[in-house]
Amino acid sequence: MRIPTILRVRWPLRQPRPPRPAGRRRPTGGGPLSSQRPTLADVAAAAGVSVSTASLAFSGAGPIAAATRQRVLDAATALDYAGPNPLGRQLRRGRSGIVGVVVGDALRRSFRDPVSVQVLDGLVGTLGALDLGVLLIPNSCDAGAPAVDPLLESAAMDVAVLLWGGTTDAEVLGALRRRGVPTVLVEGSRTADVPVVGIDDRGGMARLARHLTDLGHRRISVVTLPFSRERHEGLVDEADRHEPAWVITGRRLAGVLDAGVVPHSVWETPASLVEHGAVAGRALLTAPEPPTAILCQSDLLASGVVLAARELGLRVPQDVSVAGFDGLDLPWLAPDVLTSVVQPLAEKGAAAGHAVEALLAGEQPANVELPVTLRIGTTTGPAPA
Amino acid sequence: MRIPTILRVRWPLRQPRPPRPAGRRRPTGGGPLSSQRPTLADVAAAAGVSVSTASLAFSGAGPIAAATRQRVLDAATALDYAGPNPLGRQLRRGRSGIVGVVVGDALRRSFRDPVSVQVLDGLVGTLGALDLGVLLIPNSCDAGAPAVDPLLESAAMDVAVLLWGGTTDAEVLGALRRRGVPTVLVEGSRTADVPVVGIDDRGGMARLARHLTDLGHRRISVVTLPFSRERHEGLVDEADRHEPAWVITGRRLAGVLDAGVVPHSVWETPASLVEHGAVAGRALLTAPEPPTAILCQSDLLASGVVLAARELGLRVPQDVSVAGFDGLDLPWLAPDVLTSVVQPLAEKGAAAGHAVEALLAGEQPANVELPVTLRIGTTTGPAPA
DNA sequence: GTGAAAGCGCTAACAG
DNA sequence: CTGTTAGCGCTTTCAC
Repeated sequence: MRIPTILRVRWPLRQPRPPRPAGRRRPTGGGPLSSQRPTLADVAAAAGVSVSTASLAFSGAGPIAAATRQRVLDAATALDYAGPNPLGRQLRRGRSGIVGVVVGDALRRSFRDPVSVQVLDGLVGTLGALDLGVLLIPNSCDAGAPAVDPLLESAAMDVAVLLWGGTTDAEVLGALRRRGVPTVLVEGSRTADVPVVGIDDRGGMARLARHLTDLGHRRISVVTLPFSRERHEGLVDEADRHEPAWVITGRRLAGVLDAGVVPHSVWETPASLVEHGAVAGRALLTAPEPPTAILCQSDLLASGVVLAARELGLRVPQDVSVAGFDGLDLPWLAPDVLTSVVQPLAEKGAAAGHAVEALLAGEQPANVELPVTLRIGTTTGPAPA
Repeated sequence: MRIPTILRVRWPLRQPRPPRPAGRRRPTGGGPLSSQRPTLADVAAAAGVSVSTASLAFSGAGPIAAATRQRVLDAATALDYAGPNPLGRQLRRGRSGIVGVVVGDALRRSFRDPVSVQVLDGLVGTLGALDLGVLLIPNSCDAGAPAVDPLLESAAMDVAVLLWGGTTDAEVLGALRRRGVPTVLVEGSRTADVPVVGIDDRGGMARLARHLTDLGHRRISVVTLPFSRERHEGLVDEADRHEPAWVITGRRLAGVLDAGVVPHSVWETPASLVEHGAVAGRALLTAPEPPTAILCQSDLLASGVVLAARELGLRVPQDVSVAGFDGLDLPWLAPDVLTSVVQPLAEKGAAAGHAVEALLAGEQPANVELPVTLRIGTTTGPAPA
């Protein structure tokens, strides 16, 4: 008999049952009389089969007569059994089906950046097809952040993906290794002994820089992503330009140098956000000897610079050229299209997903470096005479 | 003796051990000789205490002598034991420590919207403090979407939070109820018998509409969020304006009517994105008899309308007033500030988090309706003569 | 094709 | 304060 929903506990939390009356389970026959949810054993009993057979009926992983299977499924419906308890399954299988995704910054900041979002989207899509769930693990990269997140230490996960690693890799990777959780790094240091998925930052930036020198620019300033957890905002002294703690920042800066460009000035931002780009733009363009071109390490920063330029009454690209990195669609810049290095964001997430798959299969995935392409938009032009 | 890392399997996946040689565990003493990770029993044995004592040493949930505790911890370090296996703990406790967050749309689309991101941020912050992790469950709201996500059916979670429910609530809520997973709805229909966290959409929109009529506007058009999973883009016939499947759309539309405003025209967008707002703006402002004010159901849509107006050479607010809803910071509109209804996004997430907490404590949380405030910016002004 | 048995790794009574 | 005991709910050999 089906017990009317209204009579059952509204939201029965799955809690350990109180010790059973007398060693044995409740007498067979008769549905769940307590507010407890039924188990596979209950269903098996109701269907008159063994637990192992009932298990097969749900997993389909083994030979079972269609009729038996149906009998089990019917019993399940009658008992309001919604399928095997994932906790039992997970313990038995030794796998949680969970991939921990460490987002390298406060969510609020990370997800304001379409770059992270698109990568995450590609990742979730790939993992979803493998029946893997994504557990969000925030990991503040700010200075004075409170060590690693507790989730990292104790949440169930089969694999971890570290997004935008760079400055805090050491602690996070250490915790994961200690736990024996295989890890994929997205855009981290390639020297770590974990598989890394990344793009050709350096080559892309070099091509972009060359594009500007080809246009005759000689006074080129660079607006960078954060150098370190300190997240300074402002000009970077020549002495401090080497070896930013954040890997991407370093690689994209190196690309500029590869093209033979010695930056007119370098401006560090605390985060890849439009407003920080605007601040940078205002500062650089109102300096005594302003640059004729500004090379930004992200599109969001670049669009801030473009807005600042417009605000100052400067024409882009006639008075100043601006270029970014990422290849985002920036509707609010319309009708302008930002000159940028386009990186395949969703593919990056998908590649990370495939690395996860390989790790789960016990393989050691190779590092991946995805290619980037140069997109010449309307925001760069010949250097003003 | 500590076994050098290099000699151990690089990334030992936690897999069910092969059946032990002879009923008993491997002989006590001597570290883990196989590539298997040590268990609490191993640590207990090494420390010369019982498993339960060892458990206490880690959980701290019970009386234990400091010396014993230290001995256990030392043994753990020696064995490279990183703490209790979450899978075992979860099964035993009957709790996973996981909150499933169903994002009511493709991630890519959802997270391009700062609104979702800020709510999620508030939620994650609150749940993190409770030692709960967030499992992302994508739930495409598009027409012809592939039923409910498998994760919803079978992932381990103690509670679920449904973000932006509205059109697909029925299936999702049904699946969750069947599984006995308590659920919190953010911005869903208040008729569901689950706790709902929301804002005063309707009242806020009414105030905004009144602000416009006070300024003398009589031809007011409305740009709306999607009406249904079909996600049309274009004008909505008068006959079709009632009862959108999406609850928020309906409530915000009702607010306009509450203020006594009969929309000059209503334009439906497929998603809350700048580009859709721009499309709407172009269409409405180039129509034969354009509105003097455009009321948008989100700030992203409103900013698209502002951009379209500027593009058409119209001055905002002299030629046309534009208002939004959400109260976002939109740096690219600077120096303009959008007139908008400000909703407390992070608080909304936090409120959802508290509802989760209550549910886990076995309580039935009350519905929450957070207040909104009107922000008069620079994008609305007197109706043109 | 089906059933019996053996745990996965852990925690929480309860007894000492 | 510590040890004993009894499972949480499930999957997976292995016999039959």
